[in-house]
Amino acid sequence: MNRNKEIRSAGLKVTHARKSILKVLETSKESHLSADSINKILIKKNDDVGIATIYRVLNQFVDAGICIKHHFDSEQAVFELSPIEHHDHMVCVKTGKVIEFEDDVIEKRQEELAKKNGYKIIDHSLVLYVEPIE
Amino acid sequence: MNRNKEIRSAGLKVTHARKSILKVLETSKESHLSADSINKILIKKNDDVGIATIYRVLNQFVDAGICIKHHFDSEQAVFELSPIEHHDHMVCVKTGKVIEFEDDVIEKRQEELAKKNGYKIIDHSLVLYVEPIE
DNA sequence: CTCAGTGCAAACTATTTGCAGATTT
DNA sequence: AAATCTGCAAATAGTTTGCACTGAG
Repeated sequence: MNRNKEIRSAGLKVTHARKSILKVLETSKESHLSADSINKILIKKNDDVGIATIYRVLNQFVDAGICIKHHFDSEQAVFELSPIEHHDHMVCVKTGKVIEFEDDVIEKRQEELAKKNGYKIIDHSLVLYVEPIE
Repeated sequence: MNRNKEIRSAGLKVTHARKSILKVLETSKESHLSADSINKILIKKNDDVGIATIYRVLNQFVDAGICIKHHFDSEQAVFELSPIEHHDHMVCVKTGKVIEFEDDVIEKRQEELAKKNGYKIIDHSLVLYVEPIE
């Protein structure tokens, strides 16, 4: 119920749809879900929420900082709960599995490269598209 | 005319549309263009090519290895001519400017991280979203 | 009770596809 | 001439929006 506070403190009402969507994000084995897969999961639970509402709520969650939205070079966006610690992603092209990782060497290097060009980093996205060895 | 050979050796006919699109990719100051911006540029040149053809040709170019397609976390894809040397991207969120860069330290580190997880890298995408310092 | 939230259907944006006529080889 | 290619318009996928109704506070 802790996360419901997040909804409220974002100035949003704690509605059924928002609670359901948040719970799916919290409890699904997949940490990265598309609006469509959230919809399918809710239908399977007999807890149907309109797809329009799912999109609306996810965008509100992103605005509120509760969620992050990724594109992973595909046309379909996926959402994950905002991580406490920043991390990057490794996506297996065979299985679709998403592995999260974090590396200080890379992080630091990025900062240096941006600064060298006269910029500071607002955000970044590193995705490794991988497949199992042999 | 060198690039036209690329079209032919991909098994594609050297048509007006393909030459026009390739020339835009070669000569535009922006190295990363969306189908829509290519369309606009061609219209301005009075060399209108149907938007459907632009999409078809760009995808053929990607299949042929002539182009690379990126999403840069937006819904609109952008295309660039395949670089000889791999590079990553820095996108200025203020100006939209795209800067290409390459860094061996990061590249090597990525390989290590993938291997540590039992994967090998097929491809990767690193995008720094930046803004000018102060 | 009031205002924000919801579901539905229609609208939109980016992209793809069927088809008949035009081009390349 | 044969096969590929193109433009158009219609189709599709993902996402957003208008509106009348519902529900949270």
